[in-house]
Amino acid sequence: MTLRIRCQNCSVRQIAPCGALTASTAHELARIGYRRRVPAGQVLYGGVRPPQICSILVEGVVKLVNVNPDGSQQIVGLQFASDFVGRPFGEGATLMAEAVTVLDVCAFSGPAFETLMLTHPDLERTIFKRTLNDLDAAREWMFMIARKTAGERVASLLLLIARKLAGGLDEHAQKAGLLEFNLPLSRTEIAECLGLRLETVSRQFAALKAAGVIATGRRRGLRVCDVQGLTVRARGAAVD
Amino acid sequence: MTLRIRCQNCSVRQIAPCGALTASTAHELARIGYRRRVPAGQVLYGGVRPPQICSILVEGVVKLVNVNPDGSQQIVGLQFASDFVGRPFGEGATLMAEAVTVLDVCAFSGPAFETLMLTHPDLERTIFKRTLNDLDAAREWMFMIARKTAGERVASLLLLIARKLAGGLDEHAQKAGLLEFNLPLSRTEIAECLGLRLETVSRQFAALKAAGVIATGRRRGLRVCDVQGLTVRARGAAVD
DNA sequence: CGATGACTTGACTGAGTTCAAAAGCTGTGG
DNA sequence: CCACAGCTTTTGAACTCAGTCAAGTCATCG
Repeated sequence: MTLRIRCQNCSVRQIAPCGALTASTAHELARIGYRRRVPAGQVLYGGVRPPQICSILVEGVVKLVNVNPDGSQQIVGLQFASDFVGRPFGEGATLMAEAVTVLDVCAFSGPAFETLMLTHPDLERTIFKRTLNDLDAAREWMFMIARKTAGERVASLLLLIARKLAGGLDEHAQKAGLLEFNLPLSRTEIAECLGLRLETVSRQFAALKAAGVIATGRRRGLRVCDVQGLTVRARGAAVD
Repeated sequence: MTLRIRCQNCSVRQIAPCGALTASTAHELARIGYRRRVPAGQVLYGGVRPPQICSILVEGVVKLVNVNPDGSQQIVGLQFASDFVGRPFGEGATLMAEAVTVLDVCAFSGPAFETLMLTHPDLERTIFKRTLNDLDAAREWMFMIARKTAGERVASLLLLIARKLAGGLDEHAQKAGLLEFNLPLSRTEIAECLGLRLETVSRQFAALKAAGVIATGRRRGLRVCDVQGLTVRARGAAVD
């Protein structure tokens, strides 16, 4: 189930937090964690589970969810391969992190991770910077939800997922057909991301298909046929 | 214009970041900054101004704004007395921080502040924790914008501002009439916070007044007459 | 006093929700 | 292989909340 962390041939080492550490810190970090496979739907942290867990995502997608008293959910963030998933010092945290797909993670106990940060400033600095970027991303996202139309929101989310899953939208990736991938999220989850209803999301997908911007396939398969078109639709309204 | 920082009788020392520092770090910090008065409307950081500034807010309200190519704005965060305002390591930051009211701040040059964090881990840790809290707050806010009705949003924002300005909603504060204060934000700014139009905000104010929950006065004066009622309206829909 | 800007109010419109039903998938078991 | 159950997704029609446009009122200040 759990294995020792072996960094030598890790697929995300260069871009994950570990890549920014000194060799000795990286070694210490590898010593206190384990490589695990996590089934889809499992809660990584939050909810009623007190012992906090910090993870570095090697493969898969995680959603950060705000669950309400009335049962409705709001997805307030998505994490992809190489992202750090956790809430250090998270006594009063109200969020929940849940695996959307099967995951590969390097998992660390929260307290152990926090202790290591105390003695290894480069680790703390790295996670700190990631947190600042997450904060920027959250605010960017917030703006999107507040001000864009349903169509713009769906296009924006597809673009974001495509960028993360297909490794950037450069010319080569496009030509190599990398813009064909399986959507990790259900319609309901997409709606929960965007502050919409699933019917609305479905209608927007239909519109994008009708416009020839995307095509859908089996098992949530998605092909972005017209990146330019999707980008324009994500940006929204009148951009002269 | 600028004065040396004198912490002895600082009104926010206990709750501001400085209160969590060792005496020596606090002293170092005081040495590299200046106490300033900032007029309403001035931009603290962001926009075209390259030399980043970090501040600790002693008095006043700051808004974090996302400005769009098309000119529309979205307020993605508010900062109050004792909050830290700044974006360390903020090369690509797209945000702007602007004084909503007249401010009293302790201001530090970004680079100097970053350097001090390198040599004083307690400072870095403190700001790190604040950032984590800001991230939680941003996500909470995001949820609010995504899922609540106009009425619920306005009530939520009023409650948030009342809590910050009137120092918590405890029984004593209520009885002492502390729930009477001047709204720092214009209708337009409130709308920009909530992803609404100013007309909608105005109508919601009218509804709250009609229900006897709030009363408005001169110069953006606001009295919360029924905290309970406001709380219920902020929570939203059917909570059995 | 009139002028400027902030706020309020009204009538109409439309994007997105809601409710309802139908159509597609996926997997199981005969 | 088909039939079925349990899903997710699509589509339709009616409704509603907030946006839009347009006056009108209220403050503040020279």
